[in-house]
Amino acid sequence: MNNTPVTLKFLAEKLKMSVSTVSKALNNYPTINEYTKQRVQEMARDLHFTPNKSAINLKEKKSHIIGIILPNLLDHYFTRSIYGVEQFATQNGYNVIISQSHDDLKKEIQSANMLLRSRVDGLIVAISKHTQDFSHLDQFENMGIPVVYYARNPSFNLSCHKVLGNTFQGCYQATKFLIDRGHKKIAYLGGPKMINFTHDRFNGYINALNDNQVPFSSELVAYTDFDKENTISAIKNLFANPENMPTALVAFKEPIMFDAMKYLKSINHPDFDKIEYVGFGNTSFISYLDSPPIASIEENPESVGENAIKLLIQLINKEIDIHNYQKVVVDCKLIVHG
Amino acid sequence: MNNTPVTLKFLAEKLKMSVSTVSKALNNYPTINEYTKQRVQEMARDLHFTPNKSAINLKEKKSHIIGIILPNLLDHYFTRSIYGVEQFATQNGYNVIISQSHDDLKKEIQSANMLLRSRVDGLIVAISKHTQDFSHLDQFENMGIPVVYYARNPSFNLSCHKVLGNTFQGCYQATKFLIDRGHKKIAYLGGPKMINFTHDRFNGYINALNDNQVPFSSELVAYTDFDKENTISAIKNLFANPENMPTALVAFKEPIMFDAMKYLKSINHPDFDKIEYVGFGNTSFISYLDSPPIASIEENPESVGENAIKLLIQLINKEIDIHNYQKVVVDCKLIVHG
DNA sequence: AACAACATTTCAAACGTTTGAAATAATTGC
DNA sequence: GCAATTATTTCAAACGTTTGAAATGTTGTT
Repeated sequence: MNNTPVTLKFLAEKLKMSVSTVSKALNNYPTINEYTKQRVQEMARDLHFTPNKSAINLKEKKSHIIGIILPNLLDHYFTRSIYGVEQFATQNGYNVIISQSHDDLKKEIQSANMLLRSRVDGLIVAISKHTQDFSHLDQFENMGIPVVYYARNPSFNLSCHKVLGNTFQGCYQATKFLIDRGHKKIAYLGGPKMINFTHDRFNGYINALNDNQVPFSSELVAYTDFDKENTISAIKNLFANPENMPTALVAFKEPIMFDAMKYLKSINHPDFDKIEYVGFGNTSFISYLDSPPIASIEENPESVGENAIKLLIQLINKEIDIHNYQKVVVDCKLIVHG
Repeated sequence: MNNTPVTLKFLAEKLKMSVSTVSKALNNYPTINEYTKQRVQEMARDLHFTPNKSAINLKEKKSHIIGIILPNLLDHYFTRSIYGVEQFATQNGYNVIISQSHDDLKKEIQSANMLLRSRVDGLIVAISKHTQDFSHLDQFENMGIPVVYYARNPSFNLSCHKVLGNTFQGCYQATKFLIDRGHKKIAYLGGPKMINFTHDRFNGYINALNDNQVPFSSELVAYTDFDKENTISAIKNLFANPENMPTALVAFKEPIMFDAMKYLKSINHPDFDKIEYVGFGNTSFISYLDSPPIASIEENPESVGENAIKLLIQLINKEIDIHNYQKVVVDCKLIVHG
């Protein structure tokens, strides 16, 4: 209803005092008289004064905004990670702008430019599958805006801050768990080869085998690009040799594991019920499955997000020098079901 | 690396012209000489000039930001709805700030105040379960900032813009579908009674029964507050009377339906396999279930989000008067599985 | 009564942009 | 060659806030 916006100037006129007194009164300056403060604050409340962020941002040369670029909000890993970010950001007076790249480099570049224009105070980014050139993200550091890479490893970009899940350890632990349960033929179903995590996890797998004197067989390793057809042909390969049948499976991701399980069941694989499955993810739906996996690798995305925002805020506050590149690793936890 | 920020002033000094020429050149004013424009734009590119949004926002009295308040990013309904919002917002030059209320009124109020300070140009909100007082949201309209309520019906707030799923129609259609498949004893498992949708869906259910001459029995209706224990006791009630056994079930939400199914299976209910289930949601996970529901009610959250942002932008542009309250209803679609 | 000491308020510039009005420069017609 | 046009550039104020310096007001001391 009000047509004149309630600004400091407006309050000052009403109260017959100067704009600076009003400003200082609202910001609780010690040089302002107590009674004056009271009068100002009361008037501000009554007139629903809301400070204009754009003006403050301009003056302070801060936007109090943190940008997040991530592939996708349909993936629970990312939405869970945001939970950690948002909470800590809000506590520290920051707003969060989330932008989805949909794993498309063009959209990622667009998002980056848009956030740059918004003069975010810092950026948290999970790069798209196709990001190999980082110039759109390097712009930020060139302007002194800190960037924390998280969730996905930007292995092509050597000098940067990273917060990553300890995917090696997660896969090692899962494999070890299956070995301890007596398995000797443990298959590994990996993700797309272009994702670094695929190799890190494979290394966890193979190190666990080696450390526990379980022989490695290349027949027990296959990769999928997440496409269902592709997953099924991978699983066919894993179960191709009757002499070398897996009794357990470690999968890159629970959804592809479910596809694998569904396929094995659909062909009435004789050992379907005896095979033990472990995958990355810890989906809440697991409890509704008739033959649930024996365990899940919980990646603690909230913690990854929380560590990313904590590091970013330290960088913004210059508690850590922007060129003193940090790497934070968040361990996985094996969740045994049942 | 640059310590002096690249501003219009900086460019102007480099080019030995006035700030306004630079500004107008970059904004492609017709009064500016072509050659000048070229020189300015080139210099801007070379020096990586990025206009300062805070300054523009202050001048234009617009933030180019749209706020979204929603309960939760872990619920696929909401993340899917954001997909629709983000895309259209970006196309129209708006950024989106998402804030989660976690279904907590206090957090919702906090979020609202934060977005008000940020001077969002418009607000899209899915209210928390406990929102009955709307003063924190009414502030926006009082300042001339349009608000669109979506996804959750703010029935206590009569004069407002709404975009809602046609939950009545969805439930009617599901019930009708089951009737057409020959069911006479169709149970309805509702959500928390404080949510309006619970009643709308119930009305859809009962209207479908009436319109098709299927007798209604109150024994076949129960409610749950989403808590697992609570769901199980509801389902026990539904299946309590051996004289009046349901042969089909319409559920408020797929997750509670899964809980119900799991329970029935766990007690080895004799008719478990014969019962036909339909719930709201269309979870992708369904395909991994051994006994999947016969159909799902797809609520088209992307479309709900898209309609909300479209309406909001029309309101922002004053193509629709802010007090000419609109109601948009998005139909559900029954997805038959298998 | 004069002045130091302190309390309180106001001034004025700055942040980076936009934009109508005014000023200046270039071109045309005669 | 000079006024009249037209093209182009610059001026100056504004958006709403913050903040150090300057100005003003109030006490207390002698």
